[in-house]
Amino acid sequence: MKDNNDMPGHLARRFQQIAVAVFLTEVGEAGFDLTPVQYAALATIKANPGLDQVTLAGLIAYDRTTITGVVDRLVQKGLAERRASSRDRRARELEITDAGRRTLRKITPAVDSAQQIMLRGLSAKESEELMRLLHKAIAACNELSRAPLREG
Amino acid sequence: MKDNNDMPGHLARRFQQIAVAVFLTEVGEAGFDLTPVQYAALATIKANPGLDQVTLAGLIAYDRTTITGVVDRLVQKGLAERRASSRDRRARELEITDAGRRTLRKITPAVDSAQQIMLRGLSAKESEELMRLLHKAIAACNELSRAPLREG
DNA sequence: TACTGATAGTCAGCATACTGAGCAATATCG
DNA sequence: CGATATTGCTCAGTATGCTGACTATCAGTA
Repeated sequence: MKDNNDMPGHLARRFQQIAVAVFLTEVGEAGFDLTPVQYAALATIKANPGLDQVTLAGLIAYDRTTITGVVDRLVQKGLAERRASSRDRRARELEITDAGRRTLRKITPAVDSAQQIMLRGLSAKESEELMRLLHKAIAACNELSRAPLREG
Repeated sequence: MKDNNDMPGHLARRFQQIAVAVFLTEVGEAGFDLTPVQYAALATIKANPGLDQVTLAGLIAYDRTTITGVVDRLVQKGLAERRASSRDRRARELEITDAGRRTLRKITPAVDSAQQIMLRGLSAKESEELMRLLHKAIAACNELSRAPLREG
């Protein structure tokens, strides 16, 4: 029988599990309390001031029901603001706060370090190839999850 | 600024997200109600009759606090049994049931199909290379998560 | 303008994953 | 043998992710 550990789905789960653990360790040791998901959301809000939650979700491939809680926690930590949109009363405009900007700036070394650690078993060439293959596989399946990537 | 979508951690999350969605779709369309996590646990119980929960968790790199709920659901669905161990009264011996064996046998085509779909963007060579690189990266970080792989 | 459909957001419920704590039982060592 | 450490398991709490349902609002059209 085929071993679980030879199935791409199982490897995907395990790599993600390690990626999260490494991220939390590095960021935690740097003195910050931010999850990978919260980090990606905050960085995307900073890069797209005033965007609404659905757009934010699309840019990082989160489900719209997940983004609510993530933004809740960013707001609660004082890193982002959620305002009613003037043009569309259904939508919420998101903005990063000064504290959020400060956090992003200071947290960068820990985030970079985490990305390196999770690839420490691979050479530079292999790392690049892994990223390329993941990108390609993901692109071909983008529409198969409820939360596909929606680029600007 | 570096795009989130160029960070290995983000790609890991997205690939896992797609892998789960594809698995659930294929298995669901085949008429089964089993998650990827439950499938891996059930297959491992079948391959290692009478194993305890900690060993099971180690074989598939699950956290010990997660395995409790997973086994709960397998037992509740009638696919596995949880018995007190005679040798160690702390431990629970796990066994697959006949229904579990039947389910595993019938679900295999859907599981295989899911593994193929999530790699549909890659050639056979590329798929193999992706698996190799994931394996290598994971092996080098095995101890960095709370739930490392513990082989027999 | 009234109807219809689509969209933004939220909520309840379920299934992973983790932290940290705790209980019961076993193993080990002085 | 008895104190101590370790181990197997569970639980409470928190954070993703998802399904499906719901409200409020907007857009397009008859």
